[in-house]
Amino acid sequence: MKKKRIRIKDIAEAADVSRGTVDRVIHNRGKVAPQVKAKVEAAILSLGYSPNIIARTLANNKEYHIATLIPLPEDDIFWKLPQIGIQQAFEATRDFGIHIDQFYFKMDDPVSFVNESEKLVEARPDAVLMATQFYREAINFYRQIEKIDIPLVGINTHIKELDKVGYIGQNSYQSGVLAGKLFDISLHENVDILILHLGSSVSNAMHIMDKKRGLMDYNNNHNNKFGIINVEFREYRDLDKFGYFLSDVFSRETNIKGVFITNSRAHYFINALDRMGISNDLCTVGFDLIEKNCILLRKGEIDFLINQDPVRQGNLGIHTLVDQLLFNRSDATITYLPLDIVVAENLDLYLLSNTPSTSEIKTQIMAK
Amino acid sequence: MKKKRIRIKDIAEAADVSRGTVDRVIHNRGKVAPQVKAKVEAAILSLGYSPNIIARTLANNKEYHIATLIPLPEDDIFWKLPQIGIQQAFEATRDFGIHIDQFYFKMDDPVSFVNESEKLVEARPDAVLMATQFYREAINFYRQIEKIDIPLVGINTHIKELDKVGYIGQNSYQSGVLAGKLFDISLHENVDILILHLGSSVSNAMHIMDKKRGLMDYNNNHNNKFGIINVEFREYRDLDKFGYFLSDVFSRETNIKGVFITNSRAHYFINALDRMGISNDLCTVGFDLIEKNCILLRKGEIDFLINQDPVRQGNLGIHTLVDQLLFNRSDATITYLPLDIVVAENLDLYLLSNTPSTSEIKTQIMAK
DNA sequence: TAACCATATGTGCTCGTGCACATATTTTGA
DNA sequence: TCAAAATATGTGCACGAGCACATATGGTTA
Repeated sequence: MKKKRIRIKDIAEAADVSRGTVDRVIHNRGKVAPQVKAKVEAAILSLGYSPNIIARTLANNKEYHIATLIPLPEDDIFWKLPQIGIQQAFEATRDFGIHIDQFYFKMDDPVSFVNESEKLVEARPDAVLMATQFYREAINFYRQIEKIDIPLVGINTHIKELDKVGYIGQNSYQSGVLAGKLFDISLHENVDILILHLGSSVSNAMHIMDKKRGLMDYNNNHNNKFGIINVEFREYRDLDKFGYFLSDVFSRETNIKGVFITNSRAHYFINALDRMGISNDLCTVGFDLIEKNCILLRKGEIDFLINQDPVRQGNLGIHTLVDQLLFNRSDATITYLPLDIVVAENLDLYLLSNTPSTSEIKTQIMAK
Repeated sequence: MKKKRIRIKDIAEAADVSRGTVDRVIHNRGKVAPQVKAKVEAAILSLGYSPNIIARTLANNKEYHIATLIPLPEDDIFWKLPQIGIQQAFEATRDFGIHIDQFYFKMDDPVSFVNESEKLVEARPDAVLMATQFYREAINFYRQIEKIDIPLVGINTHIKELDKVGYIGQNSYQSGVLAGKLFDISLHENVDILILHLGSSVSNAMHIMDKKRGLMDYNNNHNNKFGIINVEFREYRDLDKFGYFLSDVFSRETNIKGVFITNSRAHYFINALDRMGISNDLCTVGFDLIEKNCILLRKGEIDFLINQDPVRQGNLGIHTLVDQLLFNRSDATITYLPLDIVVAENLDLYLLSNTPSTSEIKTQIMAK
């Protein structure tokens, strides 16, 4: 009834050799006579051996250092979220000898990214988790990592050119398509939708462009139901300037009924509208469950937030690297997380579910 | 720079006692002089000791049996999904000595539930995961489990009376509210919404009633924008009968523009409509990403599916129990998973993300 | 003061693997 | 035919914690 877990020792006995020989076969260390090797392999197969990861980890007693390179959480609250996921993953993998060394750069400053990335390389980590919108700089950084031949996983922003890099995050194009669907549900025909890119380095940020393409493709595939107006604005933090800019846009374009803010800064838009006293009868679609957005979603000032689960991105990113370090599983390619449609009525459930079960965290390390 | 992980041996040296004494203090086994105990406790605190779960698990070398009691996956495809999550959790926790013994009952047959639950009790498991819609029978079963004093976690259906039982699943009431919101977005005022309960044992199933209440409350809080028509039908599998039933309903109620199917059987509804040649210009809201629903969502026959992530329910359920067995963490209370709004445009991403990273699975076991 | 008991403290083995080193067996060359 | 070299195989310890058992210490009593 109770079938015992097969150990190396069991294999050794079955194949009538010593533990050492079995060990050599398992790890392909050579120095085993061909017929003995065959015998051992047969025993492994017939008894159904799979290594006990607990014992293996204990015996290995290795320390691994994973370096992370993400924007300063102080610069933009959004980046606190992956940070939480990274922290969770750290707690979970601590017993497996995983250490996490964090490097932060200023999110609007490519030079700071380059500086920090150099510090990171000097620290000689065993793996790297990176999140950046700087396209060229990211590719340069990857070249360096490639030289020292350690695994790299990117989150949040998909740098398509780097095929061999793992990516965990959202499908930006598809999130644009989804935004199109949301406007389609909420608005009548023949109104205009404003696509609003807030922030610098927009043109160096591929994923922002992908979102735009997604929305426009959706519109094309639905008989160009909407007019699309595309606009960029850098100084969004200056509510006065931003407000004047907006009242200018809305006075010229009087048919705007939907607004698509392509990053997590929808709350700046709402605040600027508010300050100018422009009435908000718009359908607003933004991104990310940062606090200021959530408040406005509850109030009904924002209609939809598309969630890319940044907590999970950070968490999964670390776990993917741990997989590679501990189990040499090198299938780290592209993982798109779901695009959650968040409205006032399901918001709280998303916010609460960021605390995974202890055991859920811990087990993520081992399965073969 | 490199701070080594503190071991029992380190504490022992710091407090100038033996490993055994430290062990006794940690596990409160007594037989330690008070002043020595204080000294050891001080050392533990100042050095910041936390046990190495890897080593602990290996040394304990215990086997735990978790029994599951869920409806037969063959009876209703929906139940294949928690099954996947349970299986994933099993792979993940196998090395921690966790075994899973599964018991299945016929989902429409309370007697079969009782029979299987008796078999389960005879198997003397160390913990139980249960999913059932049978209210009375569930409470009875719980009484038995209470006697043998092992942890029990329920998934999918929240039996509110059993406070001490862990629950992981959806907030049914809130899912009704959310459905209200979806109709609100999609439909004009003054149309009717049909709430359709398909299947037997509806009145013995609390959570179905909660969904209805949620929708009706939403409507009340929004000036009773919609008319609500509430209907049950048992023989939904018989497409002819079901079709006639529907054409009767729709000929009497000609203002129905929205249909809310309160469980995972929306596809039966669409098929019955189709068979009767009733045109589908309805806004349809259903539950769960089972294959037949997904196909209809893609085709546009179903507008929204609310997802309660049953895979994750099964997965988390097992992990919660493992937490308790391995770490005596008894904070297993109520965990509501997010309510995902799924449309054709984000469906695939939900379907793909059911494969968690290996490491993510494995680590879920340990964090203290 | 020896004998005894109770309590306090220390030691050694175990879990399953990995790896270094020790030992056994076969092959090679003069 | 025997030693040296090359290869094959076996053994012992370590990883960190848990637990059983061995030993030490202090106190009580005859």
